[in-house]
Amino acid sequence: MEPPLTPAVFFTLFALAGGEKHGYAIMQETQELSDGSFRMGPATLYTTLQRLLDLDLVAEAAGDENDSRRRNYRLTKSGRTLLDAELGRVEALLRKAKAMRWKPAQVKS
Amino acid sequence: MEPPLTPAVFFTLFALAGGEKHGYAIMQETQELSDGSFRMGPATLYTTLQRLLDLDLVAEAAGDENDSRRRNYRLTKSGRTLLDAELGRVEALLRKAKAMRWKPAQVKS
DNA sequence: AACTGATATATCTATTACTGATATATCGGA
DNA sequence: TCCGATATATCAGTAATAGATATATCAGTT
Repeated sequence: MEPPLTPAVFFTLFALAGGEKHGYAIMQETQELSDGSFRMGPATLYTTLQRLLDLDLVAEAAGDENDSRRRNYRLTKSGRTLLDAELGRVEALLRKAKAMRWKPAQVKS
Repeated sequence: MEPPLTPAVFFTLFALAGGEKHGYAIMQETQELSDGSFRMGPATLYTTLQRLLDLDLVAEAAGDENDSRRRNYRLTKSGRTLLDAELGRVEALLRKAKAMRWKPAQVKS
């Protein structure tokens, strides 16, 4: 898989960049990270997650002792590398936007 | 249409932010803007363009006097607004990435 | 111990978005 | 006028996402 990533893939990886999480937490984190603008439902999340597992971009981690339902996931080395590449790509793009004198809209920090 | 935009939509709008262009030029510009990483074929471009026309995010501009094949397109006000929102979203996201101490990979400026 | 709402994972069907391939026509230069 | 690059267009197939629903578990009542 190569940049540019689709939103679902990007947010799944990005949510995991902050440390391992279970699926439901990824959904919530995604909403927060996007300031509520991107709501990923379970269908999209779990199919995306399965795809990322197949591609070895994400791996399953140890389960939660206090909650048997939870399955935890973490970024693999390849997953981290891909996310880094995507963030680098996006940063380069923003530089180009600014070079053409784009003024950012007001966005919550 | 709302952020986050898919790559095809984003690059089409972004390419037009620099001024009106015809379809083929959008394809080329997209490759340059992405440092070669994203190659949009004609099928994706023209169907995306049609969608953006239907949504009034892009409008057709005057044709090229020197080349009858060319159809020129420009951003509408809504298109510009949407692109601004997307760039703002991305900028906010990058700030969050940096806040979690992400180090950008080496990318051509 | 049954009840309740939130949490958590999973999957079905349908739709949307994208891709590769191919087709057709026009342009500019040798 | 021949040829390669430019330019638009669309078909058929695939991939990605969305909405809806299902099932089960948890934590806190009562």
